[in-house]
Amino acid sequence: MANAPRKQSDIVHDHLLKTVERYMPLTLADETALRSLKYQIRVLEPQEDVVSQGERPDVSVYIMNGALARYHTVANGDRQFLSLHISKDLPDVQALFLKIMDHSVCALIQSEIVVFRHEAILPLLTKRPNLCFALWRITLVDAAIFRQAITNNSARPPEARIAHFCCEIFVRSRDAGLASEDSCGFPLTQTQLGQMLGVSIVTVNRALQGLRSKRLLDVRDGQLFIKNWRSLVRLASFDDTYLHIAQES
Amino acid sequence: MANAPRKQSDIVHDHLLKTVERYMPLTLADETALRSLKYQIRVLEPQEDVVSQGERPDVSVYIMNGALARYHTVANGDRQFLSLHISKDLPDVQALFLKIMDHSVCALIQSEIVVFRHEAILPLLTKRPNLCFALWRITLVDAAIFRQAITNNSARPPEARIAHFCCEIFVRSRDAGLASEDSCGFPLTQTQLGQMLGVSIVTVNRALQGLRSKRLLDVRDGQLFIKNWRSLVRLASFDDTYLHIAQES
DNA sequence: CGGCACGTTGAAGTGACTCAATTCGCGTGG
DNA sequence: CCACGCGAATTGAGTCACTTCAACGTGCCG
Repeated sequence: MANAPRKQSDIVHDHLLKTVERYMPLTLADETALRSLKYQIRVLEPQEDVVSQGERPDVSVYIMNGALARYHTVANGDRQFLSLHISKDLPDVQALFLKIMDHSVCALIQSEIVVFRHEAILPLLTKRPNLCFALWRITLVDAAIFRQAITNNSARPPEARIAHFCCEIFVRSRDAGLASEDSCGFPLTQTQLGQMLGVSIVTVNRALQGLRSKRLLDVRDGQLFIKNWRSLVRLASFDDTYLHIAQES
Repeated sequence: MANAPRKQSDIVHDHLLKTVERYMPLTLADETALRSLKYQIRVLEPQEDVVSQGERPDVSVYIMNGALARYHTVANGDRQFLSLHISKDLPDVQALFLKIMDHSVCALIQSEIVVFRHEAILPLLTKRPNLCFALWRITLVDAAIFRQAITNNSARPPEARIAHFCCEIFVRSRDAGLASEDSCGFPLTQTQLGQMLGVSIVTVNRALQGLRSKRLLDVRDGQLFIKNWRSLVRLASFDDTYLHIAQES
């Protein structure tokens, strides 16, 4: 590879392309098309919404750096987090064909995102079916993750529930090239973890202590440390099939 | 309209078209393309799987008549139901781009389904972006329903949870033209309702009695009867936005 | 008539919740 | 430099809703 200087635009598109190709291989023509996409960069402060429940969505975002989460606001004003999105995720394709947001998306920590307008994306998809299929597939994998969340929050006791969630975050981080051998970022407070998994903060705290004392994992300073992957996976009955990660060949 | 006799094939396609157009308007060319789709009809007995976890999906199905459900099989062998699909639903587009099923789909009652092979669908979508978008949108609305299930199963007490689920089924049935003024089909036993909502059968039974005694709803003989929609909606904090049903104009 | 699936009921145990207080780390301002 | 406030994590205690276990009724079908 020549070390030619590249415009920032190229770098953003490089990252985006790599992400999309984690889901489906693209042709050169697809890549060229994707590279023509205009975008805007935004920096989000913690707690800042990207889009809010009730609004009409007109953009999709790519996370350069940081972490976003999707959430419902429930009757008493509390939040129910629905999914966590880390760097290199494209969380918001979900809303591409929806006229009104049924949930909000906010930043959990300071995040740098790339914003694409729907009206810029749609013509590309019309012309390039393969690109269309790739983005579609991203939303289908998201849906598989939603399904797993239903099962996790409905059928597993707190400790296994947290363990399962941590397994998912670790595997997804690794797939995105964001994890070390045995650790990855973990941008949730215990309170938020409770709002994600449908348990009280007290239960989260005690379950985490249980997992710590069993030497399965540790969470501190915004990092998740895996101590015993094998046992963790067993406790959580974690099976990464639902993440539909392409096999290395 | 002339009352000309029509082939069965036309009737199946008529229904399918109507369903797709509930999600997005189609052009005449799209309709023609969709009508060219070859299919097979299958009758499923209760409990019979259409596709099973671990298999490679190669078909999508349209429900002519009956009810299917998506489920995970969890560690102890129990089922966690993920979503319920009624007549006129196209539940299985979810798997169109997935190489392996992360869940199973079974019939809850005897059902008549139409089966389309993926290899027959994909060429159409390549040629007709608009049709592609329509099917994509179906999967996005499914995803919105999954999200709501996360919140429902994680953040609402049993009675409200059941109420919310019933509200959804009623509104979806009505949108599909399957409901009367105040009732619709309800193809779940109490046991299955528990497996759907993540509560024990005893709790389901007592919560249903509570809803009955408050004259909000009644469930019997596979039918759901709405007694007091207004109060039911309030108890469930039900807001149908997430179903993304097109507004009548 | 017997078997079976589904619904219903009672009773007991417990795990998760709420309430409440304490600790810790950190940044701010007196 | 220390007092203070704040968010987050931690701990203890009491309550109660949901679970499990178990029994029984009911309707349907072979």
